[in-house]
Amino acid sequence: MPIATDPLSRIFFALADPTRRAVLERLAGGPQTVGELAAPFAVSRPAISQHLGVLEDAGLIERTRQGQWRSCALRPEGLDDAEAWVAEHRAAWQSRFDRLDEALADLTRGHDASEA
Amino acid sequence: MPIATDPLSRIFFALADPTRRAVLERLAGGPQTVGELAAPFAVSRPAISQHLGVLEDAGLIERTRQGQWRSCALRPEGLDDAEAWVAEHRAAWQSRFDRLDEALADLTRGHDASEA
DNA sequence: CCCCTGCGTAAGCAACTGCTTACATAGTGC
DNA sequence: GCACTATGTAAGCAGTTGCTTACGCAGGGG
Repeated sequence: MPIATDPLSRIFFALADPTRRAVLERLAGGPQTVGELAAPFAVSRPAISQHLGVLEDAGLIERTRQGQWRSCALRPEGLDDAEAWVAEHRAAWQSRFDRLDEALADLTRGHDASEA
Repeated sequence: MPIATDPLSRIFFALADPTRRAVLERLAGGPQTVGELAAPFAVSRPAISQHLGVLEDAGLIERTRQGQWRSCALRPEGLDDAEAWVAEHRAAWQSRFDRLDEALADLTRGHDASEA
């Protein structure tokens, strides 16, 4: 991905990494500091910090100073665009296939299914 | 992304590109050949072929031989995992703010096993 | 048979990712 | 002020992406 300028691309790109999704799932339990967040992962803190940068850039989380620590919290509406795109297209694809099924049913009623 | 072995990562990665999403949206109108698919894009046909490879690897499309041409068609269930993940987490994130009040109330009352 | 079309694939290249280790910066407490 | 903690940032490296051009292979038609 040559630097995604498109918000939707940034969101999907942020989600296309198991570590980043795991971070989001941990954050679903409540805000955490970067250190708490990084602890269970096998990678270094700077690596997590960079992942958080990607997630923040995608609008999926927010980082706010809290004294010496930095609290990371989910931004639920950050997922709205992604859900809208996926839901819309999945529904469209499926309805198309429903129509296709009907068309095929019509065709098979007219044609005979005598293939091998 | 160091070669995503995780299906969900492959799906999100495939969606994290405007060209690939545009291909999917074109395919929503019905199956097309690779040449038809590549025509409206500014990139070369091999580039589209590679994008199709990514989409196929993610399980989002299917390519089938049809004589001299290759028909590309959507695989609607390919989007199921992505929609499930996004919908589940978006709902969880949002309901979290609602449940937070109840959880706090429960805690202050003491743990009450009043769930079904 | 030969040639043309449609498409995938290999090679090569610039750009990006993701990780690491250093270092810089901000806040806390003595 | 000084040290310590928590975190972001820079530099460097291996691996991947995405594009290109060139080529290979299958199918259709003379």
